[in-house]
Amino acid sequence: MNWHKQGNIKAAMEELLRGQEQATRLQSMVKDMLPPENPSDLAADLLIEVLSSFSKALSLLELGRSAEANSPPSNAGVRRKMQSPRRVSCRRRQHPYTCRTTFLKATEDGFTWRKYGQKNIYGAKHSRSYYRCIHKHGQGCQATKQVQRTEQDDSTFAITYMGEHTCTDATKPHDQPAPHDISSGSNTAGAANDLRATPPSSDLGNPKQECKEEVISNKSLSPPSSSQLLKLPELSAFEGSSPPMAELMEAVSEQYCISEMEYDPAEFKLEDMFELSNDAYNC
DNA sequence: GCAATTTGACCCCA
DNA sequence: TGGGGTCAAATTGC
Repeated sequence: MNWHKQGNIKAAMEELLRGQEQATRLQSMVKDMLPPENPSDLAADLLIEVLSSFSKALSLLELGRSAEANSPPSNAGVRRKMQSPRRVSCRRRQHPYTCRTTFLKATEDGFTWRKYGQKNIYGAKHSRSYYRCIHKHGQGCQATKQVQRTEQDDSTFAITYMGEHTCTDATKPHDQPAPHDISSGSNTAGAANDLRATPPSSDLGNPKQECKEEVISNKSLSPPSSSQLLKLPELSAFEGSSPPMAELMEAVSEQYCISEMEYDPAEFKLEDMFELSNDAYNC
């Protein structure tokens, strides 16, 4: 394994995590600025795209690391086609429930779960645990979740929620915030640091399975640098806005810039990433 | 003794 | 055909 390459990937993933957190905060601020009667706005839509890009990049890096870490040693300079990747965090069996992946430092989310299985995942460093809501039988709650440690950080869990809680969990805190959902933009900076998470409240009748992915990092927001900023045309619309907004926009831009600088496409097998993307997000 | 967890087996599906 | 998801018996802990 090329430890130097792995180190670059890990550093890039950490930067992406920071960037996503900052973008999430920015999304919350944008939402607050929009008039309630017309919540749709180009900036808000763009932020959804930004967050989606962060999620996809992180997952692709995760897959890339997994494949790299588990590939047998090969001669230097010999390019080997990556093994066909398995889907990550998306159940294979068809059901109408939504699925949503979060990356958290803890698995606590305010609900009571019962573990019903654990599997060693092919090519994964850590096994995956399967939980269902403790009220599955009593109240017919169909919510389940899968928990797996991420490979780049053993203290971070990739938690995939499937289905939604239909139960009235007595242990659930009353002041539980709305689910952190990048598609709804309902989260706030406080919610981003809140480890509790709930499945989204929609799409039960939609037979097409959805996968949303979010990354919540507990790491603090680092001060943005004014150098090396990738100035996106759409983001320039925020110039002249309140200082926190401008600061966040710079921070988000920086994450994009770092992401580009950290990777040598030839080193990271960019074509493999595109191959992976077709499979990993076809859910 | 009960509840939660573990783990091997089975089923589903790409 | 094989990996992922689920089931259920066995095991463990309180």
